[in-house]
Amino acid sequence: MSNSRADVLAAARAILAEHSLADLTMRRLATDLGVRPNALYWHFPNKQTMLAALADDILAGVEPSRKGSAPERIRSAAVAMRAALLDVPDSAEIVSSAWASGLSTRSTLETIVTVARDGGLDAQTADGVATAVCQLTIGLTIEEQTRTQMERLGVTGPSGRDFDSEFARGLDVIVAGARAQTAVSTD
Amino acid sequence: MSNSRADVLAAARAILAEHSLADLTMRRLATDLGVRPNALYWHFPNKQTMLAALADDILAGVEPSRKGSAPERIRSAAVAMRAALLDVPDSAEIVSSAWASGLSTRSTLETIVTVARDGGLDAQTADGVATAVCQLTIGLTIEEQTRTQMERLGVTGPSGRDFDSEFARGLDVIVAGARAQTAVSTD
DNA sequence: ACCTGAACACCGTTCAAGT
DNA sequence: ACCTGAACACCGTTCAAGT
Repeated sequence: MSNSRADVLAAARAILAEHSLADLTMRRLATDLGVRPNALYWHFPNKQTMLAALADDILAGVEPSRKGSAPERIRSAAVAMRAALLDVPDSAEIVSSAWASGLSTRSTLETIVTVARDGGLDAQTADGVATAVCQLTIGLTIEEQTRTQMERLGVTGPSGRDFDSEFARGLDVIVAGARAQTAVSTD
Repeated sequence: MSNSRADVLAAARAILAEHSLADLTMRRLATDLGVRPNALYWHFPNKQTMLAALADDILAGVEPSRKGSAPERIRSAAVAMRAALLDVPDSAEIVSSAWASGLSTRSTLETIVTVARDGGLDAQTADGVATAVCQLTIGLTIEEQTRTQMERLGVTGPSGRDFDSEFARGLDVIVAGARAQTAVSTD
């Protein structure tokens, strides 16, 4: 009969899947779980902390690939991060806030740092690659998911933008930069 | 006695400067302007539109530099964008939402596309550079400004992060990528 | 051109108490 | 370990009307 912390996160995902971030209120979440709003505060001290836990949950499956060259592994981590975000509507915005609040991990960032270092990049360049990749992915996916929701609600027509290729082009530049720095350091 | 649209935006900036985005409510804005909350709806159809206008206002001064090599001009546009954001507390988050909503221009993005093309990059690479630069700048500045506010409110101690160098490292990778693509196309 | 009065339908969060 | 009752102090927005 009683709800666990995981139940709360699952109900939050369901609200995002069927509605939107605007509908993800503590009151609505409580109603869907069959409890009063204040019951949620037994699980989380506040909404911000709940959203940070959700952000970690959403990106939990993003792991480094074991095969391919260093640039290919950086690229595949970025693609995996983007896929994880696209899987849950409005999740990019949630991740952005969570990373900013300091209440979530930034484990995907660390994953990419590790991949880049293992590929032979020096520490500073590896940090730069991971930062650029994560911000590109989160930021562009916020734009895409927001458009998707606006179209779903009929408040706007199609944007005419091709987010997949915008992402691919941005990623190409970052990977080219990583490759250039690798070339420099192995010279 | 009566307020213009520009007065509303100026009052919004003042709230950000003295308080935070959380305090930037339509009700507080109205109080500061000496009117009732609903008076603001004469100037803007809703809060989202007001924030989009504010976002454009904040980035209005970011213009391409006329001197230096192509990589230097890309770098200086990125630095100018970051400076404009850092000048207004919590503005990066506002710009992120505004770009996503489609209610603001994305003129800074276009500025960087132009700078990159004029530097000899092909259209696709120029788009990739501009996208990567803008998302890096907005995303990292969201994190920095959020930390600044949390420290200001005493809810957190110092993060120990050096956002200036995180930004510099990310930007270095993107500029190296731009340079690499230039080299390829002029070969 | 710009503002008010009055209202609607919401929010997140707290506190003491219950099982 | 998990939830309720009751309340506090807010939000954005609408509509008709006023000057």
